[in-house]
Amino acid sequence: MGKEEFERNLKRNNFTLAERSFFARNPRVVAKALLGAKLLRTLKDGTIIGGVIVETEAYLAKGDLAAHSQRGRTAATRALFQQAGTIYIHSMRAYFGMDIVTEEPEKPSSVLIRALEPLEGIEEMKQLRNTEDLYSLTNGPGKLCQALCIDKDFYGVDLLDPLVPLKILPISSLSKLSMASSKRIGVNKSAHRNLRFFLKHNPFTSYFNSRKYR
DNA sequence: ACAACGATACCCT
DNA sequence: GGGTATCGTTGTT
Repeated sequence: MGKEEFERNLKRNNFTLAERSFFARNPRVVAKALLGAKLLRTLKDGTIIGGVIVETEAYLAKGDLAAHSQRGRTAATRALFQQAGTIYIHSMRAYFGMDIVTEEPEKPSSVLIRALEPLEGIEEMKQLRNTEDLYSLTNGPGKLCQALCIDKDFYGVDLLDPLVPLKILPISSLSKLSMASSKRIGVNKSAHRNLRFFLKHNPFTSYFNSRKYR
């Protein structure tokens, strides 16, 4: 789907952009509902890049020691306390990670987008990632932010603001058979919880070749 | 000033 | 498929 088709579809309303109520639910529910949805980024020149979400993680408002909101409201975490659909960016040393805030304001839960299956603007993403390998374009939270030019500029912005060049197009339903869950990756606190959700057998998920996270 | 933190690239087998 | 060097920000002291 190129830019023209995208704009045409938008006008015809051939697909529905995510609305706030989609995100204003429990992060577990949202994390599962996001599997199969499209995450699309419009670059400055109008090019649309992105892909299908194939892996997410839920971070809970309460009792989740791995959640950044556990530190309370600070300059870095304030976005987590905003309304559902707010983008929360955190830095992981050289890379960024992107969460979408869930539930109601002041209840700091979120869903981390961990991996995409590349779909639109693959050549552009290869350049942005400086690799020719399709399978390592967006199979990790830092990689997908790099591939989609998502950085601190998106911190605290509302994903549902039509002016924001980042959109999510949810799908109506997805076979539960294709979903799987596991422990979250790289999480040591509250590590026992199965809060990672992904599409089974999808080679664009992170750690696809690792037995550990099946 | 310092400790704590995870993801990635790269190279090895 | 595993080990390791490398990267920056945050919050606390």
